[in-house]
Amino acid sequence: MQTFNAIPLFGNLTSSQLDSIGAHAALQVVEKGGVILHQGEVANSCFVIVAGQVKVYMSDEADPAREVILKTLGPGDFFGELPMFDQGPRNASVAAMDRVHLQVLSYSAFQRAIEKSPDIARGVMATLAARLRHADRKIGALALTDITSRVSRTLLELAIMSNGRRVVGSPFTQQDLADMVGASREMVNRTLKDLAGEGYIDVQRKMITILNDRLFASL
Amino acid sequence: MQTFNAIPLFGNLTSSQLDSIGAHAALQVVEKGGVILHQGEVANSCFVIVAGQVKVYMSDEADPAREVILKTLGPGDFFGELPMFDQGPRNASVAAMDRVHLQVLSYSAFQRAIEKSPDIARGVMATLAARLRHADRKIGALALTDITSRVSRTLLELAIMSNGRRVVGSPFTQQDLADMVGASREMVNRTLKDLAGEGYIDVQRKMITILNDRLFASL
DNA sequence: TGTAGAGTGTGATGAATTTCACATGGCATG
DNA sequence: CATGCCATGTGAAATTCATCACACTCTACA
Repeated sequence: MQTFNAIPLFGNLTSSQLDSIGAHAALQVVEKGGVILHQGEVANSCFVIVAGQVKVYMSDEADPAREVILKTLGPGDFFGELPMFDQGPRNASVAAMDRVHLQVLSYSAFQRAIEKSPDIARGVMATLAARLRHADRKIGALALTDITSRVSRTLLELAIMSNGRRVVGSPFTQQDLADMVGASREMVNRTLKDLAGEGYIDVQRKMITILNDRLFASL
Repeated sequence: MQTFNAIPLFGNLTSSQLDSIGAHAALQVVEKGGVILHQGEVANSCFVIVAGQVKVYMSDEADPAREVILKTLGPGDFFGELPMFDQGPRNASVAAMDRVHLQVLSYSAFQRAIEKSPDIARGVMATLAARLRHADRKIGALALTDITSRVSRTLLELAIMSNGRRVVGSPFTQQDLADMVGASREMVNRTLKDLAGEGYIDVQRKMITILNDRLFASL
């Protein structure tokens, strides 16, 4: 499965093209936990992540403590662009999961870049398409599969290589996992314990290691 | 809330532009229940709906009888385009909910149209953006809200005006509703009964009428 | 015109998951 | 080095929902 973080909006553009868009963009640093944009706002700019991780999430109107994480994004990724295309308000909120460095890009500059460069336009459409696929797969998983399967797939999505092992660690907590799979933290905890008991993963404090072949084989 | 069916891919294009794309496209008729395209296929064409309703759905690998309907689309709508942008296989299947008339459009022709016309490119991006919003809202609903809320919102989405009343009728069955909200048919049936008991809707055979103000007020 | 099938209505049962209520362990910060 | 706090672990009760097992009602069509 494709890791979502591996879908950069500008991934297939040359660095000079990138410069022509971002060169004059403002830089911004947001501390862990800081909210970068709010659901419902009217928007006129979007963001490129230089460093750090963010979560894109919606919260329950009734109980704002409850939230779903729609996706997490990292360096090279891009967010906040939807209102530029359809003039709607912001659909979700975005917050920093650790310290984040951002480039802020006005819609007008971005629009000009798209109109000037067919490559950029293609890249934008490819990113939107990939995100739509990802969202649809998530809907399918939520509606069709149980928590164990959702947790397993999410671990595979989030895992990065470290010392030759696939690991999911900081800044992702079990509560984050719960918000990603649409379940309670307690249930995620029990699921992780089960998966560990069957030898699929190894659970340490702030560090889950995937025992490669086994978890893959289970899906 | 915006009805998803009201997001035509070519909605903001002139009919002459439309002709320049679709003029040489093949026409196709699919009977109710017929599957138009299959999840997993490699693709080289997409479709514009001339008449009828289709459902875009994913099915459970384990039990193919279980399925989620990701969205339903009607006349003027457009589907099957994602593989053109990111070269992936088809993410979902599409089947006719009643007799459907389609225009078949090759990716090469569509690609040429996008590259020639900035208006078409803008329209495509706006559609992708709107669909991404819709998918994200669905994820939020699945993860955060109970069946009653999901059914209520889906009814409002599907409703069309008929004789001055908002109704949801053919070709949508209670099983379809269940597949849309990620619940069992029985549970949807009980939910509809509850909503009717509280005066929000009126349930008849093959026809649900929304008693406007009340259902809206409940959300 | 009768019969099969599709859509719908409903009770009983059990499984999956949430909620609540804690306990524990590390880590940062005074 | 004490003291919170945050992340994690875990049991028991409560709840929601799926599943199973039917009965019923239309409608198409043989």
